[in-house]
Amino acid sequence: MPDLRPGLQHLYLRDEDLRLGIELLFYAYRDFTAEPDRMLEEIGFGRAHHRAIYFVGRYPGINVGELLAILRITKQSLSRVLGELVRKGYILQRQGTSDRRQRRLELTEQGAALERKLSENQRRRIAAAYRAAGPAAVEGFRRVMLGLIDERDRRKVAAEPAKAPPLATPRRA
Amino acid sequence: MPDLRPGLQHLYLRDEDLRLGIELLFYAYRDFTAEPDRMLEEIGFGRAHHRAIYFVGRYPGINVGELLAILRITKQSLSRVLGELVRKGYILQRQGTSDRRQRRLELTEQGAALERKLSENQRRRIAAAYRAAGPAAVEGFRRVMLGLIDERDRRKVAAEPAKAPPLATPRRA
DNA sequence: CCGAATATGTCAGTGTTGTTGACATATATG
DNA sequence: CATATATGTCAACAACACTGACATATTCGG
Repeated sequence: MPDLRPGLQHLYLRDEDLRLGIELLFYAYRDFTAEPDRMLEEIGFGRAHHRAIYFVGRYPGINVGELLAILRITKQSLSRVLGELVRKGYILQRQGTSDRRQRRLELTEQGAALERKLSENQRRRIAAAYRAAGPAAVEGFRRVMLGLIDERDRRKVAAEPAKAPPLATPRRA
Repeated sequence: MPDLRPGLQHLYLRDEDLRLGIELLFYAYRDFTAEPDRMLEEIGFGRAHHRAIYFVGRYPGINVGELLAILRITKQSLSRVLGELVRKGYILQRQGTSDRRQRRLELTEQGAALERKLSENQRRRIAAAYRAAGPAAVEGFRRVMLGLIDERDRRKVAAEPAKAPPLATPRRA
């Protein structure tokens, strides 16, 4: 059922255009994760460890609830992975200062090193794709990808890290 | 280690640009798969079933080896999922004509209906993102995404379905 | 201050999806 | 005919998700 809301832009979208979008996401994600997965396997970790390490590195001092909101998994799932990372010395937990129920997470030096190693591969792949496609394509890529993300997360993802206040918890009713 | 091959395009890539690329892929894939996953759960299937149904619908008559090459999983993993789909009447297997060792796969009417239902959600999401971003952005999106895919699969993904000879012997015109 | 809500953690059980390794059958091919 | 290929199957295992129940510490509102 083609969603042809006539008030909006009319961009003629063939079924093949949409199908290609689906497949691009499948193949790109498949290949984007393959190499880090292989590295992780060598040290007995999996993709879930990578995600946790990545986002703790991205938002130092993030608390557990915020990390759960990003990953969209249950606390029991995260707990297993996070516990392992803490026990093996990749992540530190410190009690929050303003709210002492919170555990603020950060990478140890070892954790930061692993994060760099894993992400380096992905950065290289992205850099190569960006260079091959050119700056205008990169801008288009961003616009489309943002449009694929749930509306409630778009702002957060698009925000520059400097501008992004580390996810401060606006506690509401 | 910034991959600054000086002979290529120089597109100034900040660390944030690459980081954003990583995150766009994570968030977009997370949200792109969430709704189909919920639907699949209701009928006792998972994402792996979706993938199999999708690609069998995409390449009617595809054989097992070709499907394995796309999914990049082991035959034992595929076998479990495929067997279930066959037993429950979503996929048909027919012996190949030119090579009778092969099992050519296709969707039953029930399988095609499920495929449409699952993909409709993803098509809608892609269509919305494409419309919001505009045609130029869509072209950029494609270029970057293709660049992220392993070189050996780029041609196949980019090929129009009409132009794409269904991977092997086009038994079905 | 007290009770409710919140942030986090843990135990136990379950399901999907991936893996490896070994082995079986049918068919194709040189 | 011997070997390679396409597929299937059995068994064991691991990663990572889930639900449900319960525990503890802390914050917050009335």
